[in-house]
Parts: sequence; structure tokens; C-alpha cells
Amino acid sequence: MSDALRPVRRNEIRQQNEALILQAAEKVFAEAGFGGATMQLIADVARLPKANLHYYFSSKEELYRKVVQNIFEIWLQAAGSMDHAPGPVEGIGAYIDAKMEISRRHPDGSKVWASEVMHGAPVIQDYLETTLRDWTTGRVALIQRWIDEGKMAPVNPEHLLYMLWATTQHYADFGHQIETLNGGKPLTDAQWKAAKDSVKGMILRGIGAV
Amino acid sequence: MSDALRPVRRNEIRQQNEALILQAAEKVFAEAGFGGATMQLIADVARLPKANLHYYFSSKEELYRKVVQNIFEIWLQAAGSMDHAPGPVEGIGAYIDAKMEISRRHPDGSKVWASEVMHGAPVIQDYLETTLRDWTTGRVALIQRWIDEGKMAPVNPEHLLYMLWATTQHYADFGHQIETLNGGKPLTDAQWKAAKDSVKGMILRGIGAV
DNA sequence: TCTTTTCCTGACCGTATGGTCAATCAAAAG
DNA sequence: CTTTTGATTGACCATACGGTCAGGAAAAGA
Repeated sequence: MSDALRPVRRNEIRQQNEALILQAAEKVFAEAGFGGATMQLIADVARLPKANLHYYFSSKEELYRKVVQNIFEIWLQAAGSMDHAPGPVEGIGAYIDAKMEISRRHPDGSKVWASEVMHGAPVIQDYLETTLRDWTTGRVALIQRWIDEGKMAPVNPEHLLYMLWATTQHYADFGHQIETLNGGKPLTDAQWKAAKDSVKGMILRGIGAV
Repeated sequence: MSDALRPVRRNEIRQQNEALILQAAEKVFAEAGFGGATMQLIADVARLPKANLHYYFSSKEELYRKVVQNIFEIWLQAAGSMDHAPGPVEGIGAYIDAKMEISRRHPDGSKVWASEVMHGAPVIQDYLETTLRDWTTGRVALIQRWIDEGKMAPVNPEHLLYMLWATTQHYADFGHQIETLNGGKPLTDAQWKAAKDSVKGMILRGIGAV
């Protein structure tokens, strides 16, 4: 029972503090953008002295870079859900589920990602040109195969992917707007389910998969 | 023919310089975010001394506010295209056309808007709660009427609107990502047409309107 | 216990930023 | 021509920011 209160072991300190700082940084970067975020504010959120941040991360840029890389990891985790599916209903359905879940559980990460791309991807340009491009090429081929097999309508695969990204990420990136239109209250469990079902329904019908 | 070169008349100077500054500011705010933008950089882009900016706009916040208001005007301009349509094919089709055109012609404005909303709408919260909410309520009712008249499938109108916003604005806000996946080149005229047709096709089919 | 290594942090520094202002210029008004 | 009004801008200021560092605390190793 003392695990949570006991002073952590030495070799745990580093990874624990790094995680704490990264968490605070993600929140502050999401709320203020890279330029608007300050190391002092991140330090306050993490409840650590500012100098301690620079002990673990040499610069604001490096900290930001790590935050963005973490988000990319989460993105990759969802990217796999489309494969090994017999057809678009299962594959794209699972992908929408996974991305909607990310929007709900990691809205800050999604916002940092959006902000990074909007500002020309100064940090993750190489990811876009390698990992993302390769993944996209593969998924375009997969969708084309489904089309050729008559499992869905002959839509443009690239633009379908853009629609999937846009629609799912919108619930995180524009969450504030949605919340405002929802009477100022966050979506409930039921509303999130309705959102997911709506998105899945419209897209799967839109590509002629149901 | 001398109109363009002739020194402007006194009462034209103000509105001409204000427009010049607003244009530069929109670009810089889009590229760097509010926090990352500097008055000096905006001044450089506008080719004016920094002190001149403060002669026309009292503060960075006021300048930013004006930029956001301008974008909202453009948004309102597209908002009307959905009305007076006999059904969803014409109404939603026209709205998609209008919003895609905005994404193409005013990508910077779209990015500033997205950034503003992502950061909690510190400046345009009242617009969200008044103009946007009222417009949304009206359009939800319109869509519901189309559903009741059997002109489209019984989809959730709110989530349909979110999908419209998300999908169309994605082409501006994530334009850099799309360009990267397009071999580093901006979309051509034909590709923009394909994008528009893809979006319209998938959504109109997705809501059972075609 | 003594030494080494890691961790912690208050105080400090150079720079960049938003903003101000007084002096100047120039067009219009009288 | 003289005056008035609006436009211009280099120089300046106070502040806030990212980043540094020396000195100390605390854990680990010997």
C-alpha cells in the first residue's frame, strides 16, 4: 500500500519526472501553442521549479519535440486498426472507433499535432515524408483493393483518408466549439457514442460499404 | 492608368494601410500562432515601421481581434449558401462548394480561426454563443425538415454539420500535410475539383440524399 | 563512514518583445 | 502664406522570456 507514497527509487525519479513534465507540457502547448507557452507555466503546472525542467530537457524546443513524438506514437497505435480487416465495414469502422477514442482521451495531444501541422510541421516534417507517407500509400492500396473487389463504391482513397482524419480529429481540435454548441457542457458518454455512430454511419454509407 | 502609382488621397491612406496591415497580420498569425507572431515580423511583411502598426492598431490583441473578425465575415458569407435550397443535394452541395472555396482562397484565415477555437476561443467566444449558435440551430431545423420530408436519411443534424466543417476546413488547416502527401506540390486545379467532388459525393451519399 | 553520482533550485543574465513618445513631415483648410 | 490636422518613425523603455550556473541535498556505491 505504501507504493504510492514511498519516496521513489533513484532510477525511477528520472522517468517519473520526465513523464510529469511531458504531461504538463502537452497541456500547456495545447492551450497556448508553442509560441504562447512558457517554460515557467509548464513548470507551474508540473509543480516543479523551472530550472528543474531544464535539468531534464535542454530546451523548450526539445521538450516540444518529445511531446509531438509522443503524440505520433499514439497515432501509430490507431493506424494499425485498419489492417487485417476483411472489408471496409470492419476496417474503416475500427479505424474510426480508434481515432474517435483518441480524440476523446488525448484531446491535448491532438491539438498539439494539429498546431504543428498548421504551422508547417517544422518539427515532424520528416515523419510526414516517411512514416505517414508510407502508411498512406499502403492504406490507399488497401482501399483500392476493396473497391476492385466490389466491397465499396469507387471513391478516391486519398480523399477518403482525409475525411477520416478531418472528421475524427475535429472532435478534439474543435472540442471547445462543440462544447459551446452543446450548451457549454462536454459531451456525455451517450453523446460520444452518438457522435461515433453518426460518423461511422455517414462515412460507411458514403463510401457505399453498407 | 496612374491610379495605382499616384500617391493616395489623404482619406484613403488609413483604410489602405489598415488593409495592408491586416493582410500581413493574417499571414503571420496563421504561420506562427498568436503567441509566436511578433509585431516586428508583421511590420516587416507589411513593409512598414513597427511604430506605424501601433498608430493604426493600439495593441497586438486588437490587431488579432480584427483579423479574427474578418475571418468570421467570410464564414458568414458562406453560411447563407445552404438556405433557399429545395433539398439537401442543392443546399449541402452549395455549402460544401462555398466552404471548399474558402479553404482554397483563404487558408490563412481558416488557420487563424482554427487556432483561435483550439485555444479556447478567448476572443470570439461571444460569436460562438450568439451568431454561430443561432445559425446552427436554424440549420439543424432545416436539415430535420429535409429528413421529415424524406429527402435524406435520418442522420443526426449536428454531427452532419460538424462533418461538413471538419472535412472542408481540413483542406486549409492541414493543407501542409496534404501537400506533403501530394509529393510536396500544392493541389492543382484538377485536384481541387476532385477533392470537392469527392467530399460532395461521399457526404451526399452518406446522408442518403443521392 | 567516506566518496561518487545524480538530483535539485534560487539567483542571475542577455535578449527580444510589446508598447510609448517626441519630433517631423505633408496634405489639406483657412 | 499660415495654421491645423493626420501620418510617420527612430529611439527608447520596462518587462518577460529562455536559458545558465554554482552550490547544496540526497541517494547509491565502496
